[in-house]
Amino acid sequence: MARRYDPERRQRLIDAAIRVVGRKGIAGLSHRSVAAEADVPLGSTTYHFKNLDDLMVAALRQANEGFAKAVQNHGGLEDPQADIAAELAQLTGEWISGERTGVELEYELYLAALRRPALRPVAAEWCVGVADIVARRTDPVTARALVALLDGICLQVLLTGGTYDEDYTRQMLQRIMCVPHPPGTRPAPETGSPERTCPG
Amino acid sequence: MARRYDPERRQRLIDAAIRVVGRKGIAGLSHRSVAAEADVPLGSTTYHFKNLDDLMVAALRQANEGFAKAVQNHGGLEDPQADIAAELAQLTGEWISGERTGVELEYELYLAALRRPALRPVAAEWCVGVADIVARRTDPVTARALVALLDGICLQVLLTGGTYDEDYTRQMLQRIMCVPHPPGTRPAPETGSPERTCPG
DNA sequence: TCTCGATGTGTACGGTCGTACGCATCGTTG
DNA sequence: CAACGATGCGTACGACCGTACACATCGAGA
Repeated sequence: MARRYDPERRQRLIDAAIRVVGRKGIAGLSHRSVAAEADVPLGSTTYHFKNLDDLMVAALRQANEGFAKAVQNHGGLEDPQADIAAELAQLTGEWISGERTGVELEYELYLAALRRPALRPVAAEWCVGVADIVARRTDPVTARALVALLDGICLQVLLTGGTYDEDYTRQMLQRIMCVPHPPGTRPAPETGSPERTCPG
Repeated sequence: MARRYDPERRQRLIDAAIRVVGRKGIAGLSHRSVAAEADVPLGSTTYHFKNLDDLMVAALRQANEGFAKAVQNHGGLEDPQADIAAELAQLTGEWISGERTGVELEYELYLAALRRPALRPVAAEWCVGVADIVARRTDPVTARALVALLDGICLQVLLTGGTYDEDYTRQMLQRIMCVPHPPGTRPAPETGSPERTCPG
């Protein structure tokens, strides 16, 4: 039977799943397609991942870790002197202008959580994870909005087939980081966010 | 054969498709499931819609029209005295707090465009359509950012299972509508957006 | 060494799917 | 009324899928 000793097969299956989703989309993900991509027999996939949701959770988690690592490596986000908006806009630009398949893959897995409850905790983790990182340089409320805006901009780029405009993104992010002063109102007082105004 | 004369069958199939997607998701959409939902024989669906993409395009277009109609009916967006941010936040709140299935359905069809090129023009139409409406009260650049932020906030709500906070949304929208004044810089001069500052 | 659980392999079953195709029926046009 | 295209209906085929299951093999501990 030529049994193969393969202690890292589980990891290879995850990698194969990511490649399959990147090439054919989630709709093309199946035990068989992953098995073929990883060059393992069908039964092996059902052993390591009892159902497809398990496999997708693992893939999404790995994709998230990859992104988180990219954020860490970027570094500028930790520098208190850096312009957060510019850093975020640049980081997003590098990510979205890299291999398009990777971006589509992450978004597809991310958005699949809408219908697959098993994926939602992982997607939520990513949301709050990135927001937490950003919040260290602003405040939780602002951070959430920054992440939301970035999400929306990425979606617009992907859906309309347009190009990513780093300057535009930076400017819009900066707008969110400036707290307006409606007459007689304190900005977002319920969260204890520090009061800030636009620079200059 | 008890043939049924049914001149509005095509429309009924679209309605059935929308119900199916709302209940089982896009993954559950098939000629057969739609036929069963609409109570028509299988062959009828393949006649009116040669492939599933055609059917999804029709469904997404109809969903978009429904949303556009809701926007029109809201009215406040046309009132030059109204607070646009508040109007948008309220409108979104009504939409997202309504029947959850409807929201998930629209987003699922909307996001399916990532992988299905046939859907992308329709999704793009919706993007620029809403942005155009909003742009009549601000400027194109700001409008795009407002729509992106709303998209991102809706996604966060749907993915994390959280609740929609109308006040929070309004405040963040207002931030975007305020143009920051970095030292020695003019706000978004390349698009001819009117110069505005935060009120008060 | 023996045993047993973990891991790997091959195959088979029942189900759903997209699509094609032949035929039936209707409305319309000549 | 005859013909013809549009529309409706039923069925069948080949493909893919998830899952289950029996068996083979390995590693580690008793």
